[in-house]
Amino acid sequence: MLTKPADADLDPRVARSRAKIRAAVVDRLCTDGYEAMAMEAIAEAAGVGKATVYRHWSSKAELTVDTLSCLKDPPVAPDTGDSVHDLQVIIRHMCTAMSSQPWSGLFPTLIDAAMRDPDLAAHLERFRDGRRAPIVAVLTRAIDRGELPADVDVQQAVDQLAGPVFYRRFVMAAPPDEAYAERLVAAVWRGLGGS
Amino acid sequence: MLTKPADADLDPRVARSRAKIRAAVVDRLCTDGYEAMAMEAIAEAAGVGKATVYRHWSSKAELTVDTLSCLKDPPVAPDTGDSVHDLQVIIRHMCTAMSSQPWSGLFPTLIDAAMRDPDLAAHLERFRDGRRAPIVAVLTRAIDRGELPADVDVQQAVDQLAGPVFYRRFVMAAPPDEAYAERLVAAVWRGLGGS
DNA sequence: CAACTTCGATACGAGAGCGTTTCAGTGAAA
DNA sequence: TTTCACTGAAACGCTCTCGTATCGAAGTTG
Repeated sequence: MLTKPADADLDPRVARSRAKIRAAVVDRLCTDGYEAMAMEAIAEAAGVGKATVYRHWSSKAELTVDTLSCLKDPPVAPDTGDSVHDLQVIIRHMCTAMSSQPWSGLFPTLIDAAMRDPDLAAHLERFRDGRRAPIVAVLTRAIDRGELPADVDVQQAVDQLAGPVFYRRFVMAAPPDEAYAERLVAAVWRGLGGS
Repeated sequence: MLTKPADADLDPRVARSRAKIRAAVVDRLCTDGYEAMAMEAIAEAAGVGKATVYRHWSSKAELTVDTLSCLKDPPVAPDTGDSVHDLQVIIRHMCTAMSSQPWSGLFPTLIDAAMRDPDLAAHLERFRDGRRAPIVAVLTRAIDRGELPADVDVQQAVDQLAGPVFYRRFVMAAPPDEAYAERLVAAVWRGLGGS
């Protein structure tokens, strides 16, 4: 269910409507894309009157941002003592998420829409940094332990791990699988000078 | 100028109109995105009547695909004998191209639109493979020379080189510069077991 | 139960883009 | 110079979406 903590205090009819509408937004966003997504289509997909949508959100942009803020399922940041293994867990999870709904359908249209909507861009930025954080944590830990050279550029290293996954999914239009993740992590680790 | 070889045989008024319209398509595509791009806006940006646009192309999709097919400036495939240097030339060029018009503005909306238009997807696929080819060539040559292990997955290696560039530009919304390209190539080369 | 809020449905006028048609003017070609 | 294909501009009817307003029905709260 796509709810916010604050929803619990509301009239259950309101909470129910909002949840249904948010789910419909994800659905239409994946299918139609942000630009082509119509408020009427959202209402219909939610089984809701159009007026009910406007009762709770004033615009498509606001509704979209609010909906996305309900999607952040926080990624785990494993610390098993084996840095390569930790990275593989994260990147394997990223491969799976990027290959399936909703992110598979959401990302291209959101990145495109963010080019023209600073609000959306800011939200996407926060989301993206949240997803990068566990990778940054593992890499930083590895440097502290001396498993990676101290002069490794952590941000670029994250790009090297996440970039190919995105590229394979959205430019190559092929889902990166777990084997892909494992070879990628191994190659990047070696490239960074990992021991 | 955005022309096709076949344009030369036509009435110069036709060739001129088509070139102006194609240029306008690139302009509006970058600014408005594919979905929001209106035929009326294309005509206006081209300084052309809307009827003239429909005289030469029957739909937005057809016009877009035709326009893109005029943009393929083929990348050079250097062979200086130094594989790392060859890769750096290619990736540096890719960084520059991705950070500036028209590709910077074009890519997000085209990738998104390709999710919903198989024609566009097929065209983008051809374009993308053309861009990957020089990298594949350099890597294959390096394997033949014994500079890279024979079991390197060339396609995945290309992902490792191109992926971070795309990711940095379109997900991080930051232009990858030449220093970025150089560090990237060095790290990937080492990761692949290059000598 | 009674008072109140939210609900889905429907209709509305306004505005935008569609793809087509018409028409007078201009530039190319013979 | 004459012919004619192509042009930009404008107006067309149509469809879609917008955001608002209104309705009786249904659900919530006290």
